Amino acid sequence: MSSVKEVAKRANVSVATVSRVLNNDPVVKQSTKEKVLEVIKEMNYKPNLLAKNLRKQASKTIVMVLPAMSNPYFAEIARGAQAAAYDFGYHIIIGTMESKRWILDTYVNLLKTNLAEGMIFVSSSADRELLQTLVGDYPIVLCTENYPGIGATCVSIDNKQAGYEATRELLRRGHRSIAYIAGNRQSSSVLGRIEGYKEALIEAGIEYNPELVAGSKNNFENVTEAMNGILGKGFGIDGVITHSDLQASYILKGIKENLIPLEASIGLISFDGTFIAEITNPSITTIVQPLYDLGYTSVHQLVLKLQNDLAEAPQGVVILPHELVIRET
Amino acid sequence: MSSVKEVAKRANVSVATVSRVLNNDPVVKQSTKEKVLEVIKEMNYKPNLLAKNLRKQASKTIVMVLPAMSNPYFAEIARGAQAAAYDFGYHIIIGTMESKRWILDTYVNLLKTNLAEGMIFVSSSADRELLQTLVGDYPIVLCTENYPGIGATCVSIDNKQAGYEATRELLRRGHRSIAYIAGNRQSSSVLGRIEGYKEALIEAGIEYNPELVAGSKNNFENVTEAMNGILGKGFGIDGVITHSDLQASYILKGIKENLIPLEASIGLISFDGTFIAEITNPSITTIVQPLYDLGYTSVHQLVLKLQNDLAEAPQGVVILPHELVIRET
DNA sequence: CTGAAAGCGCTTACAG
DNA sequence: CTGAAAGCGCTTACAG
Repeated sequence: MSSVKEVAKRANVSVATVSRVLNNDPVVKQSTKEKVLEVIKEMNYKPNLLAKNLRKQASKTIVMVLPAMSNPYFAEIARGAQAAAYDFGYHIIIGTMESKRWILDTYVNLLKTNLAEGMIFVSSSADRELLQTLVGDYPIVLCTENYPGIGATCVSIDNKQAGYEATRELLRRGHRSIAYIAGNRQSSSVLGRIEGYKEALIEAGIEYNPELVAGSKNNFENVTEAMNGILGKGFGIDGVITHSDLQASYILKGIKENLIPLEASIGLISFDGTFIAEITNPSITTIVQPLYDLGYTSVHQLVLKLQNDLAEAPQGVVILPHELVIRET
Repeated sequence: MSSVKEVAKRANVSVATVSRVLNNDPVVKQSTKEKVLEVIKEMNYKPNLLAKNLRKQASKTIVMVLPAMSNPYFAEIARGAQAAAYDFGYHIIIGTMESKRWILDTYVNLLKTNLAEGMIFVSSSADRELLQTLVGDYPIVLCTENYPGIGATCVSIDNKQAGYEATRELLRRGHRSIAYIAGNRQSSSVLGRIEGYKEALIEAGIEYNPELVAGSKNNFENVTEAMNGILGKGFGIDGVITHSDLQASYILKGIKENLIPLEASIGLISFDGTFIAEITNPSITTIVQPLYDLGYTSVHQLVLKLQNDLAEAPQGVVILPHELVIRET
């Protein structure tokens, strides 16, 4: 491996000049610049970023933590984030937690050891306590899941409005007894969507019944039990809203395999709008989230924080538009 | 941020001693060690890895490049790779190409600028020319897709055997005219599987007909056209093998929407064994690849290269077992 | 068992 | 417009 030193020697200039050429400093004479660039090319020189990063005290690297990659929902957010990182000149490390807390610590350590400059937590990948210890010291952005009052920027859809629209659609079709398969109960997105669900019901003159709402992990681990738990109460369910496409796909699967006593013709609306809602049979009516944009915008917000003072960085919630897409359920 | 210097001062030792404690050098006296550790804790000191990396000329970082993350196939490989990176003490940067060549160059540059020590290419994320320029200079591992004779380790299943088994299964059921929806034509996995397909046919006394084989992108972009291209030739297709679960799911979708003139009861076997083959209706018979292990083993092989001399590092192909899982198609 | 010193490969005030 | 020199925060022979 060649170094600035060798390039300098070969080009008959100082290392300072080589560095200036490398960094496009307009102060260097055109002819000098050309000579140096020629040598750089000739030696196939690439700067050692390990050195550059130390000297500049910046890694130009950010981290995004996701609960898992198996759900296409997260994959699409990650895709947007990668595009943004590239556009803004940052490296991005995308990590998945796989439900293991120590993995999260690993990624947080990238921040503490100067390997990364900022961090994005997607969905409920971080808990409130962790965030609280981080927000003051490092640039943090939350993606899809807000922790109000914590002082971090959050990028998400308007969950309350989305929950309202999903419920309204089922009501419009004449469904009256609508079950709600939620995700993790405490999360702001779940809370927001249920609020919208409630509002639509009340608007339609239907009493909100908390017994029709059941939690389930965000993935598909116990959807069938959650659904059957509600059905067992005998409320004559004729519509279902789920927190994710994946959950909805497992409800359809459960119905097909006679594990869930419902008709395939049930009114079913899910959240997310991944390709999963397209490939099931029947295909699923879904609230499409702008997943790619959510990832992209999260990175953009983080970069803004990185480039401004932490103090005057943008805060609050950035809301992106969602859309109800009607398919076969 | 505190530094070794400040820790040293506060603990009344030299920076060398602090560094030794940090690196668990057994040579330091127990009492000294304890004192230093106490100060470290007290100051909440974390070493600056930017400095450590430069000094040690090693980033402890590897890169894995995938064609895309939207296919759960790749997500699962990435999951295994992350687990392995953690187990072996490396950071891993997982990048997706999204069909854009310049993204690939970005990741390769991590290698050239010392930010990463080795690289894993999954599927056909790199072409032969690029690999040839890299293999001599950097530790490289290929995952799922081999480039024979290039001198890199490859981790994959036995594609020929898998293609053979898939075909045998359809033949066993009495299907005689089996279409093959392949991926990118040149790739070693496609070639291997088709070889197995051929072999099974010949064994059953059926002539291999290249007209029954059609290419399609690895994802679902033009599955319907590929399938209809074959059907249009009038060979009375009664069985289909696809290169991926995703392709198979789009064939089912095409059948359902009357875009593909086939019965849903067609014999259909795909490759991969992602959850997609489970959530479709009907669920898909599939050759399950050990995706998590493929990712895990690829990282393991790379780490072996990193720890040994490049010269005496393991080479050749590491074969992992696959399994035919029979579902509804 | 410990410390002083050199050095990893860059960048950047400072001086000219 | 260019160069000499300091320094980013570590690690590691070397000497004692």
